[in-house]
Amino acid sequence: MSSLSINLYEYVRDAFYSMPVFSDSEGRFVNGVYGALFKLANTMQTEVPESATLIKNKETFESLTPAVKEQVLLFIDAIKAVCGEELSDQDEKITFTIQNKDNIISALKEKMALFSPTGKANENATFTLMMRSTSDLNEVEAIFGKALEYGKKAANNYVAFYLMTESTTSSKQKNIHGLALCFDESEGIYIPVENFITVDYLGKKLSELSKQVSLVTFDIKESFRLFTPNEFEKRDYGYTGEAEEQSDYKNVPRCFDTLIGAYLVNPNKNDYEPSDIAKEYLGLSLEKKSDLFGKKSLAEADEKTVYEFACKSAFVFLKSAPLIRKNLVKYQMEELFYEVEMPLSYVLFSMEKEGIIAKSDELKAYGDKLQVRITELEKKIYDAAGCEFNINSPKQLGEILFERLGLPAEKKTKSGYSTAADVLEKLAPEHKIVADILEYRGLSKLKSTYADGLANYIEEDGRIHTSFNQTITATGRISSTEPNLQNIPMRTELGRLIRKVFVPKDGYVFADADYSQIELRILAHMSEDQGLIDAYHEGKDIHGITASKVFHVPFEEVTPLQRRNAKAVNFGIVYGISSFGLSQDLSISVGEAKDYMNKYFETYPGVKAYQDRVILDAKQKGYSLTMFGRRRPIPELKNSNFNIRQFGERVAMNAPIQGTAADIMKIAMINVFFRIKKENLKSKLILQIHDELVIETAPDETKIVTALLTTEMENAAKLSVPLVAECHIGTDWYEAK
DNA sequence: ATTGTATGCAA
DNA sequence: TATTGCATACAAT
Repeated sequence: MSSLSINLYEYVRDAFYSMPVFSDSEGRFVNGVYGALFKLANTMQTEVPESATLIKNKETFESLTPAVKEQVLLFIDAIKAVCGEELSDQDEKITFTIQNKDNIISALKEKMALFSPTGKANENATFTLMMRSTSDLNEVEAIFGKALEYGKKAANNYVAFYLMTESTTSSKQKNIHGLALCFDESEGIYIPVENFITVDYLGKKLSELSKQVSLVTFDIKESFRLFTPNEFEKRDYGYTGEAEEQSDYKNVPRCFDTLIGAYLVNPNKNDYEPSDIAKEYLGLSLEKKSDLFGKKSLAEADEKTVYEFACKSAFVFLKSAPLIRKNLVKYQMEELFYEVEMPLSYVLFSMEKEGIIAKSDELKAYGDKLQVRITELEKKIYDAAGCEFNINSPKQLGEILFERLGLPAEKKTKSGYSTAADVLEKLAPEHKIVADILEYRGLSKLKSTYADGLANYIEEDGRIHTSFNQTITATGRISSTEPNLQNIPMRTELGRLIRKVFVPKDGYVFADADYSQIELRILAHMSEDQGLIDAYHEGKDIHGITASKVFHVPFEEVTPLQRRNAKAVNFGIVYGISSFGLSQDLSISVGEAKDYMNKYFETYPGVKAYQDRVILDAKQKGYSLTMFGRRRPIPELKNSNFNIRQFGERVAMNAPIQGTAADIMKIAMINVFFRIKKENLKSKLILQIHDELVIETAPDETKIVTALLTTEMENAAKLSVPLVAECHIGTDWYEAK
């Protein structure tokens, strides 16, 4: 008779400190649990005990850090799940008998997999799924019939599909190779596009299904090319905060995107590929599409490999959707998911499809104009340097400036001298070459990224179709790629001219509306600071009012410098200010910056209280929340590194504000889009730039669109301060903004 | 070819 | 040593 005796708390603690730190999707550290389970499984394998005792010492428990305490509890839960009825949990100890050692060890290993950083423990898990491919029309019809029968029985009887696509060499649009369906957990069916099975046919079948069935997929924005789901087809109303009958996702079939769901559950991750979802939610290892096919076209690839991959993917969506949804319910994010993110996905699809005209000849002319000056500057710079070199290379430039010309260096980067703009600006009085380099930099940025860069994205229809990504940012904002139309120059006149190449179609105009200081208004609302709220009700220039209050001067006597400083502090507050950061921004000393901040907090004490409150709250809960329930875990707050914890605090201050602004804009977009649809307007929503919306407006609709846009933006949320949007009309983006 | 670094554009 | 992003060029691998 051998018995295993373990000091429970030390056991987990030692495991925690004996290996690198890693955390799970919810930001909890789990290396302690993982290590403890690992040790236990190993011990059992070598020692063959017949029973085990885990001793609880209260004093030891109290001495643990919260993160380790949390892991102790997770560990106990895991052991309980493994041992079931053979375990007894008492005040001072946990005991269990070991009947079948092998069973327990394999159960421990399964638990370990849940906390594993690599998923390695899962490598033996396999798909138990029948998979086949068919292009027989009668059979395909029968399969869609069965899917319908199954799916319409209940709103949570999901039917999953996976669109097998591949990039084409010519256009941005992907080729559709086929569709995998999975609704019976034991079988997946792949339907390649061929003969009678056309893309249109598949779209029609999906469209029919969506009327009675909850469809599940991944990255649904791509699927909107094939079909418009029933819930958007005739929709003529905007966001509904309350579960009205028409928006009751609990009882009517709705599409579910596992990508968007997984993002909402944890927006901090970098990858949400099907393989990541398979691993995280199901403990299954699914190949990555790129690993499986690489550069091979699907036509060249092995047929079985293709349909098995597609079927497995659909299976993963089918099985993970209820788990993802359970998390959304747990976090009270179901409404955000169904009423904001899913409809938004459709809005974004429409915006991408519409695109925006960019005049390629004007872009070319603009680039040529820049090139003339760039060439001049190159000559001057080479002359001053005494040799030719690559000005775009920080390495070469650093050598020229700090070695050849002997300018005073601030060694700043990993690989050598910093030649960043703020460094060069300080150097400008030292040598005339510096100003030319700065000008060169500015111009070559405009030429390469904007003049030449944008021209490459103009498609056959003369328009640029950006991609709006809904699952990138940790705060809930949207991002734009290929090209990024959210960072078109604005601040300098020369850069701003680029906006003249963006024009509406013949006879149309742009209506461009942006929120006035939405983040600061949200801060006023969320902090409930009476001074800030009153300032906004006065309706005057907020930075001026702030300057007046902070510097104790009448509003009319605020100097431009005072206003500029107040504005910088206002911005800093939104970002989660540090005195160093503010001092950098204003080029003042840290002491002066601290002084400004103290004065600001005296003026708006509610803001300080709010910041302390959200930091404490995030530390306790481990995450931050927006007004609409968007969640961002902040594991940085528990990091042992001071700087990382400080970063966590700034994130805790910023995320609720930036995230709420994102929520409100998303609601506004849905409301604007479906109002346009309801009123049968020809005008189209085409761009979003965080706090700005652009509508390509039909000539006879200018008035109604302006009103609609402003109204919907201003009424997207009710705050304790007015939400103001300003709308401008123009015949190009330069003029409209 | 792919990846990391430095830089700079926007809200 | 201020929040969130993306594109570019260079240069190392």
